[in-house]
Amino acid sequence: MDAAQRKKLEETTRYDPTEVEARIFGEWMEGGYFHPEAEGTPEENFSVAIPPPNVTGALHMGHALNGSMQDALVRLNRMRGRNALWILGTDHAGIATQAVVEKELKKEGKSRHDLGREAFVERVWEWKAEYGSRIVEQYKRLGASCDYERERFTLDEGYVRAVYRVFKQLFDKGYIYRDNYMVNWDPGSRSAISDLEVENREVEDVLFSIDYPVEDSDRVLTVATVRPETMLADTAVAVNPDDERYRDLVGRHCVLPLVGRRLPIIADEHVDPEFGTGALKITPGHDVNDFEIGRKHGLEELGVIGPDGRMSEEAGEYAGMTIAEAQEAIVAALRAEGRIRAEEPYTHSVPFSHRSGERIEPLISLQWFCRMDELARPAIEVVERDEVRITPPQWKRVYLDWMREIRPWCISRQLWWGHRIPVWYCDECEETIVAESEPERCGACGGELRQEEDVLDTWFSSAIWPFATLGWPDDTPELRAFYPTSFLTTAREILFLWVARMIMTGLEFPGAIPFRDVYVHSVIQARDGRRMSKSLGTGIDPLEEIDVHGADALRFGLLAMSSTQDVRFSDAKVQQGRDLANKLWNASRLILLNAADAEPAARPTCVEDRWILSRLERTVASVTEKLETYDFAHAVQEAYSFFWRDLCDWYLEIVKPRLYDGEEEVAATLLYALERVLALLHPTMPFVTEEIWSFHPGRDGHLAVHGFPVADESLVDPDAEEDVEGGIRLTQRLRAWRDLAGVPAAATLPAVVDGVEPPSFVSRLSRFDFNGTDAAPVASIGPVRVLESDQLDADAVAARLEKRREELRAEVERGERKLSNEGFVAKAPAEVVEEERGKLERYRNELAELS
RNA sequence: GGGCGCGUAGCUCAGUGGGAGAGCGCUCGCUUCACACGCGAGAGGUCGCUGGUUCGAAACCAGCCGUGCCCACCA
Repeated sequence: MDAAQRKKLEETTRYDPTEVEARIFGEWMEGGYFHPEAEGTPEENFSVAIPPPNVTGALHMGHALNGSMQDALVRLNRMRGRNALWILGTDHAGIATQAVVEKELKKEGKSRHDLGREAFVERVWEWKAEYGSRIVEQYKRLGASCDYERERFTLDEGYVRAVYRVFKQLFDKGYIYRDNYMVNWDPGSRSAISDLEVENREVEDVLFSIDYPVEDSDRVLTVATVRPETMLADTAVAVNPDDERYRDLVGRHCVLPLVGRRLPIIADEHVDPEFGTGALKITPGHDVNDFEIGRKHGLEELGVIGPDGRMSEEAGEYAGMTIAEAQEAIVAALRAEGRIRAEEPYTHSVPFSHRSGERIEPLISLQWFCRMDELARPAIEVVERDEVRITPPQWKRVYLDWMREIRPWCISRQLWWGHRIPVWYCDECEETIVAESEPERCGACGGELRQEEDVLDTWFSSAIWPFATLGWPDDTPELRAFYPTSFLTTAREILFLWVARMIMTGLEFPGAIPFRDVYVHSVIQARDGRRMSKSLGTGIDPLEEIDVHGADALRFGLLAMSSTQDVRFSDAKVQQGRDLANKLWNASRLILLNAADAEPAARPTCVEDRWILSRLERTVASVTEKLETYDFAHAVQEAYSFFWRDLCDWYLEIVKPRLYDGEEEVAATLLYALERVLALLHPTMPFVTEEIWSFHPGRDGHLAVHGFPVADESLVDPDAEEDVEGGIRLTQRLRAWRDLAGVPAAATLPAVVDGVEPPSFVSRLSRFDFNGTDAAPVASIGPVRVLESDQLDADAVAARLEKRREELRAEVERGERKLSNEGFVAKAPAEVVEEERGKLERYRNELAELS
């Protein structure tokens, strides 16, 4: 340590993360520590793929939590000397990014159609070049040790090649097909979306009962619907085949009011006779159930709602109206004809687009689908056999349940930004060509080709993230060294959307699981228990937390509050992290400024040295084990408690005199302990530990690549622990006694020891002079007899004594009650009974002494 | 409709069969030469309710009440 460093340590009494973090991060980058060589095997190495954030995204609390966990494990393994790769990159996020740029255009009074596809896509690339690295920079603020040199993007050249290879192979296997089918149509983005991008919300609608007259009869069938506007596209009325009321009507026809179309009356089990009147209007073009019933019965599929979410030309006089307007107009017309039998409020769940927030219109359209059953089968098996381990275990079942019921995936999107589907059509001979790169001309007739307009679902490309980022389909060194990756942390909301699909594509393409462990972390909610969300305004900005408290504080706080169940964001935990960083800094100042000349080594010379070393090694073992099993909350809290309580509150206070005296052994031991504590905490609090390490005499490079401590069992010493912890308890009792007896804080009280001599620190830390006078004892605390002196207030002492007697009587009573229970003595394990007996005897003795 | 959680100190949460814990907050006392983002000492809980299993239950079982999330095509 040079003079400038010493001066800085002496003068800086408060740790300031802001200056430190930027500087330290630069040093790590300069050291190239985050960019491992692609050498060795995946078993020897350690690799993690970041859940790729959207290019449009800003770091939110979920990223910060996930990042804190991933970074902890990546850093731990890097310190262990493994090639540790944390793959970083961003997702092109089709709908979100297109929406951002469209919004920009709108401000200029333009739409994407004014620009045309090519110019628009060009414009999005420009946007990406300008703003796309924002989230990457924000990950750096967090201290994430990603490989920034290997940054990938789901639309970069090599990645597109991988996507096209996957598409082609799935097509060739017959999994990918094109079909006119009912999809979730999102009028907001004017695109189909997948089932997983739909969220159901409770909505209050009106349930209308409408009379449909039966042809050649004076009877009516009353159908119930919340969407009367879709009646224009009705092509049947269905009843349950077992419903006696309508059995005679099956095979006859109704007449659709307003329209006059003849609707066959059909029988289908799907109809619930209990609901409404038991008659169901069938609209195969605009309802998922009706669509299936329609296909089963070969019904005509009509559409009256267009892709813009308004009534289409087919709706005749209602064309162009919004759904709400059409509903109003149609209900009015029906009412005029006396067809409305009833209207009642009705609460039910309705699909909404997770992307645009708009109500989903089920529409029939020509889309690309991927059959999932064959892909799912091996992905189910690897999880069943725990080749991919899902933690906590209840999510394994959730995964399996979903996978066993998996349905075809609608993979086409009517967008411009994304992977344009690699299919070309020949207008001349109607040939369809699927290829990994654009063919020149039609292979059959030599005609001009036209590429499919649709792009792929964004998740189609994220599904291959773990291997596409490593260079697949080429056989790259990265792929050989780092695939399969070691583990994945994820929020449960993308377990199906992303995790399941990675497992399926991993097995199908590189032919191996993409990761061995999946850890499903909890969700951090807003302070009031609501979801953190931008639209609710409940988000808490991690960057603000970093600005105010430092990245280490946020990381510690998030890990400490994380758990297997959802938790509310806790400012107190972040503050605890900030306080810990400050405490680390100050305890280190004490040690470094007084011990800097020593050589770090465990050199115990007395029982308290053996005690702290024993505690240290136990903590190393325990914290390591907890990190390895993803128990981050307990890992950080245990490290905190050891450092603060054992090391600072007790050991440093105990050894101060020796340290100030310049004793070499204690200096060496302290440097040894400090080194191990810094290394132990580095994966979770990288900045402050790295900063302190730069002052440590044992430093031989950055802490980021320093060895991670391995617990030294030979230093574990239960006897020393018992002795010192006994001394600590005695100290606490003596202090409490003083406090309650009203003794001034600074006063030293005369006392003598009667019995086993306590560890030598007890006297100093409790401010009792054990070489007492010959005055009379006024109280007993363990082996300590407090002697009469001017500083004692007799009444307070008497009161204190009485209080202790009360406590003891209660204890004795409790013990006697327990031991007089025959069942307890007969059936409880012998050591439990023995322990009770021992306690009872001790309490009785102490009570006898005080009486 | 099915599934999974949760209900413990004023607040946020640990604790899965042998005497109720942490952080924050609160009270009292400390300008003790690392740190007031600190030090010391305290107060504060019939562990949602009711039954059951057990010598012993916050923990295990059943029911109830409250609360959250996921999945699901009943208009």
